[in-house]
Amino acid sequence: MKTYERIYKIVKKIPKGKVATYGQIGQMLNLNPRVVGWALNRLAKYKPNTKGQKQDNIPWQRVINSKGGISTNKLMNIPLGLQQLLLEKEGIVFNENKKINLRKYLFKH
DNA sequence: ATGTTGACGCATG
DNA sequence: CCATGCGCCAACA
Repeated sequence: MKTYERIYKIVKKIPKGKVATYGQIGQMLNLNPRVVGWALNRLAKYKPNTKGQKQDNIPWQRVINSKGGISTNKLMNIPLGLQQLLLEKEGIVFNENKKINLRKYLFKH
């Protein structure tokens, strides 16, 4: 099983209304956080997907950085503000600095 | 086989 | 608070 598949598997377990950080997921799988970011980036980049593996229904928006902020806003792939919008639709509240309260929303496994 | 690329995180100034 | 710097490592080309 590819590493990115193991990452997707964990991401799918994050409940609606909760989030996980790249570092947190990395810790669960004993991977560098960058690899987690790489795997999610892969979703947007290789959308049609190599090998017909199922990579739909992956709630990528529920993964944020360790400061409680959004890391996708400078990417060409993803529309500006999309991730925050998706999270807000799940009931997550952002403060005036575009950060969320990790104490409140962090997914504990 | 080899070089490059990040949706990171932490330390430091 | 902001800005760099760099270690990290799977996948890709």
